[in-house]
Amino acid sequence: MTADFVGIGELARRTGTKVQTIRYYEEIGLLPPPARTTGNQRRYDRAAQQRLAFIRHARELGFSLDAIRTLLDLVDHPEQPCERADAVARARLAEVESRIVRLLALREELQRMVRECHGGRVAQCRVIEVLADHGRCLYADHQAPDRTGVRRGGDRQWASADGQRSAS
Amino acid sequence: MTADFVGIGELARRTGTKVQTIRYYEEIGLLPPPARTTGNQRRYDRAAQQRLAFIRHARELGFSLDAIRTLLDLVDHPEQPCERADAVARARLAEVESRIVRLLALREELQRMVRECHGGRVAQCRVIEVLADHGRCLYADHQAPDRTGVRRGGDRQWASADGQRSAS
DNA sequence: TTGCGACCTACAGCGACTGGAGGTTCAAGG
DNA sequence: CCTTGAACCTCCAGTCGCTGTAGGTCGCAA
Repeated sequence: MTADFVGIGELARRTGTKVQTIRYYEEIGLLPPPARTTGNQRRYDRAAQQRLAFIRHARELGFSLDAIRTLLDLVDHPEQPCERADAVARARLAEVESRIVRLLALREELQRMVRECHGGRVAQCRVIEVLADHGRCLYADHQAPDRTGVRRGGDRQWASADGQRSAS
Repeated sequence: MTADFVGIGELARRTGTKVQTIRYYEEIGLLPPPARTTGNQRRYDRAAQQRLAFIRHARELGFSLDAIRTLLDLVDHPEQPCERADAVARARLAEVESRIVRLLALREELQRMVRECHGGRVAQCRVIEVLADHGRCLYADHQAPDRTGVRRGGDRQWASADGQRSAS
């Protein structure tokens, strides 16, 4: 039987959150300030545990803390219509879909880079050439706004003058 | 005919970078310090323009600045074998592939949320229920390490006590 | 009572920028 | 030649979502 009032460490273990993260959520108002022992240590009840589980789950699904704040407001006022929760989820879905499209194109590009590198010198390395030249890129999502003055040859004469820059 | 020595603003426009970002890249040593006018303003040559284009392209493909630093070192020393560039690209590819897998699962989850929200009250909203309960989640990547003491019903009694928390 | 791990607050730092304040320079028009 | 205003300069603070550290306190078992 697990106790219902637990310390922050136990809560962290149960929800897979770091202790500092829990305190951080409290600080920014996502978690209400919990009860304290006489020695000023936090004690969390089951409601807090479930609220934190909600937050972690939403975070893992990629919701921003701001979106989660909106969602938690809705949780706290369950008589409203759920359009806002729906809107938050839909926005997130759109975001995820566009990321998937971008990542698929990116994967193509990287696969091509790796496929074409035949283990020679850097001077012939396609990885670097592809990165150097927008024109060879399959990934259409990031066209340079103005390509004027940018040659599309395989030259890499634009490395820094001495070839020895090691600003660290 | 575009001039070959341009100010930072023109460079920004040509590469789709913000002016501050260019200065930041210089500060952290990704771009070498450019020539200056007598009045201390930066003037960039074509090499700098191409180097910045390389950086931006790599960033858009999701490389970290650290990975880009490695790549630029290779660009500056083209006599080495290209194994390191290849390794950077391969690592990135693996990363992208795992992100795609995660995002596809996540999309499923969000689509299900949205599909099941029938525009009622928040009290019946599936978006919130799914977020509240790990057990209903298809997205296997984030199993809670310990579900003891977490009921799996549709109850949402764990909202904060007063229902009025508006810490902002 | 002692010991030690869990806890407390406060603050600094990460990556990769972005924005603003407050001052200087450049280039075009009059 | 002088004025104007956009572009530039440096320095610094803030963003997001944490994470880590320092230096001190508490809880609990032996």
